Amino acid sequence: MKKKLVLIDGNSILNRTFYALPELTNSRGIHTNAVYGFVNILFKILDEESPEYLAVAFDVKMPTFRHDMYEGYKGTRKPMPPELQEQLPIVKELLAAMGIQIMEKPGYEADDVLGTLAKIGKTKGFAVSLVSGDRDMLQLATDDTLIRIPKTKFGSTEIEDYYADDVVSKYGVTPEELIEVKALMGDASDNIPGVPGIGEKTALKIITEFKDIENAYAHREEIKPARTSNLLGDNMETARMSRKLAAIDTKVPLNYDFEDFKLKNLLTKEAYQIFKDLEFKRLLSRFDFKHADTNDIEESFKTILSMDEIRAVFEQAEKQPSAGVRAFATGSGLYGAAIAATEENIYYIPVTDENRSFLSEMLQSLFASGIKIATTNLKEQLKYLDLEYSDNVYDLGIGAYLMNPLKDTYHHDDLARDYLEMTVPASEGLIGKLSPEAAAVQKPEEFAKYACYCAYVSLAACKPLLERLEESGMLDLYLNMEMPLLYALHEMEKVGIRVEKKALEEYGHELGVRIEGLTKEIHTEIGRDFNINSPKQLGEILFNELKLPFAKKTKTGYSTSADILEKLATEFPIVSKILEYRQLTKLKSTYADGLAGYIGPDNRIHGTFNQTIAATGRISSTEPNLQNIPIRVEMGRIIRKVFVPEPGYIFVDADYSQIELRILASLSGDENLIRAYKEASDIHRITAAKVFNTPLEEVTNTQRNNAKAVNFGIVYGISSFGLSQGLSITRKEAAKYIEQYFKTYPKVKEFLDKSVEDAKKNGYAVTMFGRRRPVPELKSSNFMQRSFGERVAMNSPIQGTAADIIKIAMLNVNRELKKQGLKSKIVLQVHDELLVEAAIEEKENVYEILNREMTNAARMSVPLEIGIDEGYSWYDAH
DNA sequence: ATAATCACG
DNA sequence: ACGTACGTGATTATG
Repeated sequence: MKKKLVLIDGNSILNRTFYALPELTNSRGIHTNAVYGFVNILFKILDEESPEYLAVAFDVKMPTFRHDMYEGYKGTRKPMPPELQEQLPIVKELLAAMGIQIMEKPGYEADDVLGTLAKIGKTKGFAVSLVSGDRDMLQLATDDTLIRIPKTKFGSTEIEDYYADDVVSKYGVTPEELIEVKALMGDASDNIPGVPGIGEKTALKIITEFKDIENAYAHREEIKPARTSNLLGDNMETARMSRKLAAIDTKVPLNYDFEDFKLKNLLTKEAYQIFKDLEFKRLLSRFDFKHADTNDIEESFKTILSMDEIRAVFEQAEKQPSAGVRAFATGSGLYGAAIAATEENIYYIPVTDENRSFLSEMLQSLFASGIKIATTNLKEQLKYLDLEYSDNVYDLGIGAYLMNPLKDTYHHDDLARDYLEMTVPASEGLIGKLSPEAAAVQKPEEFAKYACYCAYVSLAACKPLLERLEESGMLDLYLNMEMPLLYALHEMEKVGIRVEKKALEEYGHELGVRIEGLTKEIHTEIGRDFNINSPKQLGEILFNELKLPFAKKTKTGYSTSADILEKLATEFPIVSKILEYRQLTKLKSTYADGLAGYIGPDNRIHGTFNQTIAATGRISSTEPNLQNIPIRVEMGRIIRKVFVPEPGYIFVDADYSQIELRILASLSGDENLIRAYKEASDIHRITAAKVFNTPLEEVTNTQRNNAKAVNFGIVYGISSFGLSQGLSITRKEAAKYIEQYFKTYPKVKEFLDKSVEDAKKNGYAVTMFGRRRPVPELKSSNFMQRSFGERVAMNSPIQGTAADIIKIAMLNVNRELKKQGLKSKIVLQVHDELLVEAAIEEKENVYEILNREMTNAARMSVPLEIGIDEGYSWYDAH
């Protein structure tokens, strides 16, 4: 059996995967797609061939990308984009870490080095395979030298294999003859001219018949048609030169010791570190030494059953000396509990009907005992564990969110990866997509393991996470804002909001009748039935059949979005009907029918408030989303009439007045904007007066609206294009408005510029309270992405600070409600609004508390003002 | 699963 | 020259 030698063409594989895979970056903004593709191919080959020897060749000099020469660059080979260039050293570093030999020979391209080595390897008795993305390599195929060409499509990698025979059957010529073919057809990407006018088809025909170009030249009279014959006759010198260029040099002077190609342990700690840095989550599981770790961990998992044992475990947990942190974890219901008393003693307790209440009592007393508890999904667990807020309890998911709010999930495996440099089985791998409830029954062992891993990770990751929060200056935010808020959100979810089910159903019915009418009218007018909900069908009809103007295309067809249809609505009544249809179906499906499904037996909707979703620090709302209930148009707004307080209660609703602009004034320190807020009640009007240089009393509604749009634009991270879109004016006019605005409020511009600059420097934007939001887009070489990053850098401190402030307000309002022993409760938070279900007799207290706590939530150089109202429905209270 | 659309701040 | 406003979530159609 011959020893296997695999030789890889580094540059060509990186090139292929770079263009084949979608853009991919790690959280630091480093592009990683080509590395990822390379590593996948490398592993695939290692898995398939298990070679003993392997080496990777790179070109020493590649054309470099320079902005100033980009346009004028005349070469036919594409310059390497910086997103790829930055990945090159990473791959080399990774290979070095894996102990894989890198070959670079100045003056020679990688394929020459590979060709030479393949030849030498063959004489030394190796079974050689050459891996490249470049089909030119096929000329090196022999009976026992395999050419492997990976194809990356849709994430999976297929490899095409060629021995000499395979080349013949695919192309009809031998590998050597491929050189002759290329001499004739040329190759633009390699700057090989070939014979002008002869392409692949003709070249293959000629070489199949005459074997090589010299022989073809000698018999050129036999070549038909005459045109081709003449082409060859006239360009033989170019063909000869092309042949030289096309042939891979297999005589490069090299003196590598093949023993250096011998593979050792690839999965080293160093390689692991690089993988982790690149955030190649899936690939980390390959590392054996980490598996060994998990085996060790699993040895400390024990299942206990009897009450006595349970009692003993809790006693052990409570008595641990200063080590401090215990952890417990369950799924989203008390189906099983895992407790890590120490890293070596992790207990799983299956929950039965007999021990359920006993167990929750033990857990509650453990939480209340004052020892430190680390866990995840605490808000979920509060649903079945009655816990008061305690500053000894840490939810690690919340902390990890603060460290990087851009992640999708903060599960135990994510925490292990990010704070323990460890790969542990994810819940999907253990219990699949089963709910915890189902898993506890159907896969009890896996569920136990899952729970134990959660407990282990919580215990082990707590300290490193707290340290990282401390280093980042976010510990205070974590301990005193986010952790207490978790309880506040849980309480809101638990309280829920009352909904008049009957009235909601009637509303839905009413909508249904009107939708039916509109559907008929629209279908009659068009002359046939079609699905008005299908943007595809609708677009076809409007812009292809009716030939309406303003057609704008999206990826898949015509855009039928409201802003386009609105331009047509006055001129074409059918469009206006379609818009109305859209509005009503939206209201019916999402709100009338949608909300009805969430009303519980207590006539209340208990939505979920998510604390770890929004990049800026805002809270989000799901199942249902109670933060996007219609208000802007009356037909939708009336849905708020079905949101009502309990008898004996009334809604008191308070919302901040232009909180984001006030934050902008305060953070920027712009005297004019600050003064404007101190003096005037109508900030948009005063801004209009200043920007348009008009006396305050003479400001027109249009001017005020324009100024308002500019104010909005500033908060969103202004751009003249965006503003022009929002105001339907030209970009030039928009730019003028912005310029005037910045002249009026010069420090606002300074502030926005500094926000971008700081975010570029630090890699993240930061709020008044130290909350961070990474902005990796700022590093992108893509204009669009980078611009996006700049807008994000301007917006995040503003939106994020507003989020911080209302969070503080919520905590303080809750604290006061509790302190005064009131029954009134916050039921909703809508970014700048708090809705309180107030006992009627407590109304005055609630007003006072909301007023005081909301306006005093932060020290600012402009006052925080609120609007406050009351009513027996949300409609009336806001 | 993804794109388009539209509801809110 | 590039081609967008910032942050969310639910529904529907469609590949």
